[in-house]
Amino acid sequence: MTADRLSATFSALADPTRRAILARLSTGAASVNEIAAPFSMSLPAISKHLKVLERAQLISRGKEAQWRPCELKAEPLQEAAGWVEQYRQFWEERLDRLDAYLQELQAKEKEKMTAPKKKANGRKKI
Amino acid sequence: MTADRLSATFSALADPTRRAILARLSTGAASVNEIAAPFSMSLPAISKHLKVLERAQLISRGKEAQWRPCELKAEPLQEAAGWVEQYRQFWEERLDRLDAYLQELQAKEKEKMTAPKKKANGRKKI
DNA sequence: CTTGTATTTAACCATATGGTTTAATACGTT
DNA sequence: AACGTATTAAACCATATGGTTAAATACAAG
Repeated sequence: MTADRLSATFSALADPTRRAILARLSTGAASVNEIAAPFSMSLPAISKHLKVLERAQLISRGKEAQWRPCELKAEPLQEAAGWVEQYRQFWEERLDRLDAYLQELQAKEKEKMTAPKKKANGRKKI
Repeated sequence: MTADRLSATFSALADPTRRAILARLSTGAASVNEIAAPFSMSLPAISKHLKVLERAQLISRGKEAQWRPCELKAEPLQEAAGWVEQYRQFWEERLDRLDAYLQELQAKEKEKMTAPKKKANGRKKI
């Protein structure tokens, strides 16, 4: 499946082991063994996680003798940040609208008390 | 598995259908049928996606007659934004360090030419 | 109380994910 | 050539994911 790049990015970030690997790499490039050291997990498991991160273009890999040093590549993270930012903005806006709505509600409190019954499809768009 | 909340958030965001649902909900609350309309997918499938979003606390659900209106809840997104932001900062920093490193490299160009052989474990921390 | 609408549950299926262990590969060193 | 180290590949397993269809549930209205 793995539709688009954004999906691949979020999917890669959904695993705590992989996020920890990225954190490690943010302090500098490292070999697979170095990366694997803190985890109580087999080397092949880490190797698979690295492959996921590489396919999501969150890391790039070099070739130095028998080592395949990994390096953080933050471009997809910026893309993800952009996506999320869009909703952060929405959220701020929404809080403003909620505030306005609550004030409107408070103003119409008395009128509401006299209404006989509430219609079922009257969902408020806050 | 679904370790922590951050994992749940990223995992929920990893699906394009779910991201589209969030986009729809950012324009206002909606019923399941309304949400499902644009997708060529069965209602139960949408229902499952909504459950995932709800468990990730990205939406909340009401109960109005036979409708279960969904509403966007952006808190986890802010958490995710925070996590990603950390790496955006790293990335800017890293670009600065790379810049500095390249200048240093350029300065030592001649000296490097006289070095006899490169040691294998001499990975630079850029 | 029956019908219609909205939604979820159940059962099922195919594929993906995350882990394991046991080879295989690649390379530097002796 | 043989050995040790670094890493990946293969085969396997359990569980998760994303979808389906058919049935169950919840509620409003006739």
